[in-house]
Amino acid sequence: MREFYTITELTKEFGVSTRTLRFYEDEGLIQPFRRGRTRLYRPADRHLIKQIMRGKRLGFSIAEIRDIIQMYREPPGEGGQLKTIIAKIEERREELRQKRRDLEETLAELDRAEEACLERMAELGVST
Amino acid sequence: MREFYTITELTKEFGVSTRTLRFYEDEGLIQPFRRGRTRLYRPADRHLIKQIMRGKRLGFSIAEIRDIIQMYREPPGEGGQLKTIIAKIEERREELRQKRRDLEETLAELDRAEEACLERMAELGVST
DNA sequence: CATAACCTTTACGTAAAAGTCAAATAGGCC
DNA sequence: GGCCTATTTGACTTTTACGTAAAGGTTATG
Repeated sequence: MREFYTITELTKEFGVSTRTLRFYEDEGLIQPFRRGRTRLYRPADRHLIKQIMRGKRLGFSIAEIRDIIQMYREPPGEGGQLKTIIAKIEERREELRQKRRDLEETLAELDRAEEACLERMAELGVST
Repeated sequence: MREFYTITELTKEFGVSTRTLRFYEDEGLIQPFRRGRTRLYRPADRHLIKQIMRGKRLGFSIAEIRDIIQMYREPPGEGGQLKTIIAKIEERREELRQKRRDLEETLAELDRAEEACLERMAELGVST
């Protein structure tokens, strides 16, 4: 576990541009610390980027990802706020469950499409 | 099962604007037939829209959705093409599996975040 | 010292996916 | 026929998520 990473190291690891990482910083998703003007990313920042990438692959917008990330942060002190956060977590969970249903249905349709292709190939006497 | 639907019926059902459905038509995703100039959507078109919405929720672009939709269409006659399609299906499947992993990991993190909230609330003596 | 290989900010550009608005037309009903 | 509402096309605008270029600071190496 490295103590920190430079911006280009992370761009290579995650397959994104430096522009992208700086953009996420502007958007308040990550806050690498600085040595002079140069950004240095700690393991925690790296993990955040991993979460951002996951969110992106799942089709969440930057704003939504920001929201999700906020929920991972240390829970604040006030009881009412905690309940609000839990409610938000439940909302996200429901969204993710919807995505899971979408995913399973899409996989099922792909299976059917493949079936149809294989059958058609058998009809044509094409070797698999 | 209705024989067809008007554009506004479908916008209400799917929670999108008429602009969106016309946009999808321009993009070649759907081809409702016309009575005069008016669009009429058949059950097959409706099902296509359902697939488009699923794709959108999963974060696919219009171009990707178009690709996926093409794969559902009747398999063409030529053997080489069928193999190409099957290869594409396998690609999409792998993408979807990645999304599923992302999904499960995100759900797990939400669970942990909720745990932390609940613990913190217990500490504070807040009633659940 | 100069060259390379990094890093920085600032600013403008762009593609995708619609939103919005206008003006024209069509269909249904009294 | 007249009116109302739904629908059409077309054009312009907006938002998101970056890309790209300009102009320059920093550090290591020969």
